[in-house]
Amino acid sequence: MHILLGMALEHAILVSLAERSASGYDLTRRFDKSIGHFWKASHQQIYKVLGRMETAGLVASTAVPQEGRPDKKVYVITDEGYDALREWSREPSPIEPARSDFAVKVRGLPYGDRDAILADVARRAEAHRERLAYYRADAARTFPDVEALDEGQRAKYAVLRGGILLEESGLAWCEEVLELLGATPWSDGDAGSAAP
Amino acid sequence: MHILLGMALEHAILVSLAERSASGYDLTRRFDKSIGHFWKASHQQIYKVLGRMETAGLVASTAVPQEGRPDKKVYVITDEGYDALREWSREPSPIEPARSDFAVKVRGLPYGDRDAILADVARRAEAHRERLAYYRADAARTFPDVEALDEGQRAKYAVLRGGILLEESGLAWCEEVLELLGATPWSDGDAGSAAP
DNA sequence: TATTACATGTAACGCGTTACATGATTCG
DNA sequence: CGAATCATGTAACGCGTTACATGTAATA
Repeated sequence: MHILLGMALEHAILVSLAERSASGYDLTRRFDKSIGHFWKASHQQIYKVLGRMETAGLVASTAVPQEGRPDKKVYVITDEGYDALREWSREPSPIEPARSDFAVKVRGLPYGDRDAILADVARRAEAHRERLAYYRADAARTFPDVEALDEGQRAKYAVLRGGILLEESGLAWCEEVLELLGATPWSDGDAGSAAP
Repeated sequence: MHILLGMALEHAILVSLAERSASGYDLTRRFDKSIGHFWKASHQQIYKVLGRMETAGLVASTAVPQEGRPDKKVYVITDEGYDALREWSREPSPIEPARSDFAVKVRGLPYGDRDAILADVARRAEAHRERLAYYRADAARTFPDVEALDEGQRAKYAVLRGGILLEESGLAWCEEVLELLGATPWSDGDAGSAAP
């Protein structure tokens, strides 16, 4: 009946709506926060996909008038939506091919501006440190006692741990790149951007 | 003159051609191997982009007749191509937004087929182990003495290290997910797929 | 007075995937 | 005799980005 193709965003939306019904705007904010840590989506795209999903019967909407604020369309996941989620969960996820613009740039170091590239590496290291701090604080605040969590909470925690591990390895890589390729211009005097 | 937009694949091709001139077919094989570890591209796409790049003057081609085999078009990077590479290297790389279908699936565990998802995690762990073994062997074979490498070799080694760190963190994550969410059905008897 | 938060969209375009298309040679 | 390697493309389509479009209410 309903054919599920790649349609990556659809599943993220279905999971999010399964957790709690929401408007397109609400989803947009969620995709800037918790879910957005491992899946980005713009509001334009979300509205477009929500429309398509409603046509397909995976979600249903109700117009909700509000005072002093624009009306909102609240979306709910349907039984068909739940079915689609369950079916999707049974298919093995294709392993995402690596796509790192940044790795290309590091490899291209001999053909580029050495200092600029290394400064970029340092900048990225800083970004990794910031996100790490944010994730760790989030983990400590939201999941203080991991043993006491139910399955749903554990699933969320597991994803957060994935983010932490990813940032850690990203940071470790940046540091290794600087060690391997950097003449460490900041170790003896002039420090331009980061890394004390 | 030449406007550089996103055009991610172009840079990967320029770096590859800077290392050594090649035909579209050669590039396709490279994108299945070394470069392909951090940037995937199909031959269809490569031929298309090569055509566009030649029009833009970033690369130039020569038809090379061969015996017993089809003719090939060998592409060389031009001075303009080198300029474009250097300019690109000066722009800070945008930090790639995380996009993990798999993380969505883990988060959606409560709404999906628990056993199927956990089997999928185990399958991915195995895939990580395989790639890790491959990368490590490659590192040991190709870069036996890291101290002795020149800059170009070090850049390649740095990228390979990135792959290794990424696989390690991916594997560690899978193992954590299984610990957190798995009832470890293979720890006491029936072992279906992997993880002894 | 200006910007942020709330709220929902359309249009154009580009990158990447999948399917389709062709044809010679070599190896099992 | 069929499959893999060598070699180069075209066409259709989908997902995602960027720019454009509109309007109210609260806050600084």
